[in-house]
Amino acid sequence: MKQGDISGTFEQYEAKFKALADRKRLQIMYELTQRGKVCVCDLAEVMDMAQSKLSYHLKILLDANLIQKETDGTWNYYQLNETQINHLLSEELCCVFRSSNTCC
Amino acid sequence: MKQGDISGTFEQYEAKFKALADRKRLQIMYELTQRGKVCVCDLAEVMDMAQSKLSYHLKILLDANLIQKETDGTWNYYQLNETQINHLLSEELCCVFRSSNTCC
DNA sequence: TTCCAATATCAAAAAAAATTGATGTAATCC
DNA sequence: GGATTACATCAATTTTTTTTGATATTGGAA
Repeated sequence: MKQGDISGTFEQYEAKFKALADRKRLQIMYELTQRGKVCVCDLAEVMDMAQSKLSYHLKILLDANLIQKETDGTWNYYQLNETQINHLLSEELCCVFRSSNTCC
Repeated sequence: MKQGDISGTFEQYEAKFKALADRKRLQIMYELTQRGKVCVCDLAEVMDMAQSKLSYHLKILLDANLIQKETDGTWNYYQLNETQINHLLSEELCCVFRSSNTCC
């Protein structure tokens, strides 16, 4: 990797790790792992979190490309972006954040 | 994994991802990857960073157990904690943060 | 000893991120 | 059409993190 490229790499990963650097967001990820595709209202209930707060955290994960959003009418469904997660995290960690894991 | 355990897991990873969630600290990790064992004064020069600031960031990485410290007289040497990093990050990412990588 | 170099730590200030409650928007139901 | 539901966004506040400059500590050199 060329020196000129590397600092852009740091910025890119900074955003992803920032998104992961919060226990609430990690729990959101975990719930998505367990439940697959979930709408915001269900997630708000599971997380016991105010709706605007949840939206805020979901946006951070979405902007980091760690989760994906799908709209159906009034409902917004979120799910993991497994490809990104697998590229970022170890297989061990994917035991926590990957539903179709083979490592444990 | 039992439900009772999982929230402690989130807190534990939160600390590690927080430590990685900063481009300066990612660059420190990268320099350690490239250089192996480095003393603070060399690192301060490479990073072009004030000494107290560097110490602050090194402490965060150290507390997260992502790097290790070794004292020799007045000098403190830091190096990656490769085991931890390999347990945390994907092999692809270890191309950036692991010197003895086999994946690229 | 005394001085200096290497590093950590501290307190204050600045910057960034999170929380809260309110408001906006769009789709659905009656 | 009007009410309602699901969700995003905004502005103000609070909390957390980072930066900065100063001071403290420790070990080696003169």
